[in-house]
Amino acid sequence: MDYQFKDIEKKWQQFWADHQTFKAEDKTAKPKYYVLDMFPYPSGAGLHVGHPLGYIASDIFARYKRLKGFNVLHPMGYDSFGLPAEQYAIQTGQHPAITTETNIATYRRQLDQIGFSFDWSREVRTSSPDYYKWTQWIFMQLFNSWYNKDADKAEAITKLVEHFEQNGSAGINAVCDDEISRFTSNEWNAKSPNEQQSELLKYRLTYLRESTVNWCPALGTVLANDEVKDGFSERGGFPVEQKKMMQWSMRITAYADRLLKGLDTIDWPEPLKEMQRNWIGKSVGASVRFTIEASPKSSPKERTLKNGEANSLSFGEGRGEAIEVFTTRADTIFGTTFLVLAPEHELVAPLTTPEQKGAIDAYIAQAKKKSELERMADAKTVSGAFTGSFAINPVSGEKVQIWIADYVLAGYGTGAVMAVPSGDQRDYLFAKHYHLPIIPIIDIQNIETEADPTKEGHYINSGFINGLTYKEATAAVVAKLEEIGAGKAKVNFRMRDAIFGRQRYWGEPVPVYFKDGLPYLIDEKDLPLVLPEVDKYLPTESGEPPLARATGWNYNGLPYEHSTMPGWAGSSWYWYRYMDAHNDTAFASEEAIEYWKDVDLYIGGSEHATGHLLYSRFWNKFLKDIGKVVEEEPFKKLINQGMIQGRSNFVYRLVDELGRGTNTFISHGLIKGYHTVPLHVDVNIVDNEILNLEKFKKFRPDFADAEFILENGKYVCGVEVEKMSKSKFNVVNPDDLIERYGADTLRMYEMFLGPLEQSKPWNTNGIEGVFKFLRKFWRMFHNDAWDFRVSGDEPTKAELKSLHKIIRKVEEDVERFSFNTSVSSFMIAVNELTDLKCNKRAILQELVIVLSPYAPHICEELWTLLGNEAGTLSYTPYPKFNPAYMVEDEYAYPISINGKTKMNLNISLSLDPSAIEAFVLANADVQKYLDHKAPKKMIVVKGRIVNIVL
RNA sequence: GCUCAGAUGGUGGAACUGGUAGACACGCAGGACUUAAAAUCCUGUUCCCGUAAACGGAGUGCGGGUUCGAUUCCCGCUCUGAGUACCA
Repeated sequence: MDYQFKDIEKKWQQFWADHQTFKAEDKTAKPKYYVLDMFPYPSGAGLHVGHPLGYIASDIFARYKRLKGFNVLHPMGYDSFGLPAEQYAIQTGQHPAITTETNIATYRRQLDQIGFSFDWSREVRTSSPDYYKWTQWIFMQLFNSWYNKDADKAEAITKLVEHFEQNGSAGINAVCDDEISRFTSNEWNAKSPNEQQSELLKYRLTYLRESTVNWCPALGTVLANDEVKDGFSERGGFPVEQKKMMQWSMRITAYADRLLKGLDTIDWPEPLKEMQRNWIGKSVGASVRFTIEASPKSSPKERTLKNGEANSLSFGEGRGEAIEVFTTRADTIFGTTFLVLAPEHELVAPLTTPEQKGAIDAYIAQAKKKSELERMADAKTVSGAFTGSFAINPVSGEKVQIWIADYVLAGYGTGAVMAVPSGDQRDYLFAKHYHLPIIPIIDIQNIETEADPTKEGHYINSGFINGLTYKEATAAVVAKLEEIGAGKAKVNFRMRDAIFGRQRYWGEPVPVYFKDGLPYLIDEKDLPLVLPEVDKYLPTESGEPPLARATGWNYNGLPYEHSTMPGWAGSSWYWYRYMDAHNDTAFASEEAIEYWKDVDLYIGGSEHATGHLLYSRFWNKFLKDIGKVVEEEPFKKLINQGMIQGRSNFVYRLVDELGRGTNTFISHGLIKGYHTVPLHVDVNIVDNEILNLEKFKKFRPDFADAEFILENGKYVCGVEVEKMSKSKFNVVNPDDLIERYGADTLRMYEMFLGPLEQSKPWNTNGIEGVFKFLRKFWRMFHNDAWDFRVSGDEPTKAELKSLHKIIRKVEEDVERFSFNTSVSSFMIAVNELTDLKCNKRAILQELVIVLSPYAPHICEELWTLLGNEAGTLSYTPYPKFNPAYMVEDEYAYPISINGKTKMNLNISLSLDPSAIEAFVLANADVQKYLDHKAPKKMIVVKGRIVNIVL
């Protein structure tokens, strides 16, 4: 039979499903290997050809590992809570669960036809109550925990309560809110339960607090920082504004240092680690308190610190008014010539003198009007206003002006900076613009035209640190600040606590009810707290989230939390559920976690760098702290597959004098000299940039009578690389390719396209080559009449060499995730063996095993035709490479003169360098090049090259 | 601006530790088979000089360097892509 890929693929997909071929064992003597893909959000559009790229790579790896004798866990599931299904529900009234169900069915059908070796018995869906029961359970554990800095781990809140009862707040070193109170054990015990609860909330790892959030009015919800791009929502592109709201937050900042340190222990792409490092944004410096000189007119109330300011000082207490700044260059403190506050800083109003009030109010009003985008675009223009007040430099005693300017961000550090114009370019420009003093503080500093942030040289104009070096000065200043109580060494993080509530319907309900305005967990036995039915998926008239619409939805008469969890909740632990997907007494059993431990290989896109991948590491560390999992890091090795971009084709429509489009289309090579407009044309009716004219006429009704100006009888289309999207007519659907070429061809072609990690535009042009390869491979097992025919003869040396070459090559390539090069090598092997007319079982049977991870269907079929027991190929041992077959006794040495290769000479590999040298020099052709001159030098590298230097 | 990644034929890409640059494929050109088409097979295909071949020259973004030898290592630059941004 000819290569009937449709029958073969259908047959084997059915076989694998029927026999649960890829079901992973939980108890086996084999070593475990966990290969994980980032599970998809099942969108209505289905898969395009870019989606399966990573899945194919991981599937090849998983299948390869099975051949190598590992017990492989290779699961798949759906991250099925999310905005699109809900938006669709708002528009149509269809329950998101139904939309989700339909989309999952589409995904499953598409995935199944690609022939993945997923263990579907472990499928998870984040929107299923059996699953989100455990997401809620983890939320409860976080609520019941606090972060003990002394132990550097999360501990039970009951332990904290015990401490309070016995010792009060003394001796507690926690990551907590800024405004905590100090109390003795007696004071604690005298507190009402409500007072105790509200105090504890300041310590819990998930907590409720009024905070400034990214509010997206169009979506009616808050968004996390990583869901906002340049002031617009990542999904939908709607404007986002800042708003104060009571919100659930996750105290991820408690783990900032561990998240940073852990990066050094995992095998992830360096750019990805770098992104996480930047996101965490650790800066080491000092916090410095500048006292305010003139007593302001109105006394500011007790200073409140910024959101997420986890461990700041509270110098203001009982010491008079002060402005606290954060600096990474405490050494430059003598160069401070003014202070700058963010316009939103709470001390701005009390500091503003009556004379300056007009200017300050005008500036604040103007700054408020600026959108995030304008403010960024405006980055180069200097603007600000003087408050009229002064502050005292704590080490120099110098009196400096206090200004406000929007180059200081309210959300970072303390929202105030000490301006050192000699060392900081922004301060420099500001000082120049407003004619403020600039004092050089380092002897080698050059501040003629710009600030010089050097750390070299010795200090001048700097009091007690004059003459010191950078290192000495920093230490001396920090020591002095601590001595006089005006500051201390401090580490600042850019990362904020993660907002954990969404005012949406289609997410996990938060397992919390309210009593006297305080949140309490529901009883664990009442989990899962199932999403209630609502009449509409919109906020209520009073602006409450959709869950407020649910009638009779309460906890023993007390109201539930109406926010739901954000999209990343369910994906922050899902890899553990696969280990034990049907457990209803734990998120996964201890034994399962002890056996599978962590993910050995995780493949997915780098777009999750600062979202999913960071939150997952955070939850994992927390689960480790409370003893529920065994590894500090969840994903040992991670590979980013590159993005598949779209490749759009264009036709060029001729435009008449009036600027109207005509019905004439000009081939790309001829458009110069004509007035044309480019139009996207469906890439599926273009083959190697040649437009199929008949299909084009049917593409759109108004093209039916299109006319063409052709080049060489063909219409050549233009090409551009863009995002793959329906509106650009550049979406290539895997279903169509599978229909034409089969899944094995698609799998191999996706790998053949280029290195996995590289982004590249999709181009179907080369797929024929892979298809031809598979047919050629099939033909090796058949005679001219398409009868299956293999010979039992002993293989020749050449045949064995080809085979063992590919055995070794695929091993090396798969281990370093270089799948594209193995596809080439398969082609070379099949070309060689075809040339040798090899149809020997001894060779072909091994070759089938080696190819099977890439093209599993055809290999299973041939394996069965070869007379092996059906369906067992997946667990057959990978052939053993035998170097003996690779041994050559001769090698064609390239002979180069001055590094330029001139010829090849066959020389026995047993000769040593001096013998080779003699042999080469004796050669007549070599002598011709030498032209009777003696070579200056000869380099002989055995088994590699001979170079003659003239 | 900063950080990271990258730049090789008409195209996708290969060359893993410095050792024959362009493997493998696409495309293109020519040919075989065929009434024809499809399928299949064969030959050629980096560029320049040259009638083809032989021979010769240039060549891995640009300019230098190290080396017997550089796509690979070092220095400087250009461009492309990604991330990030008044982060004090």
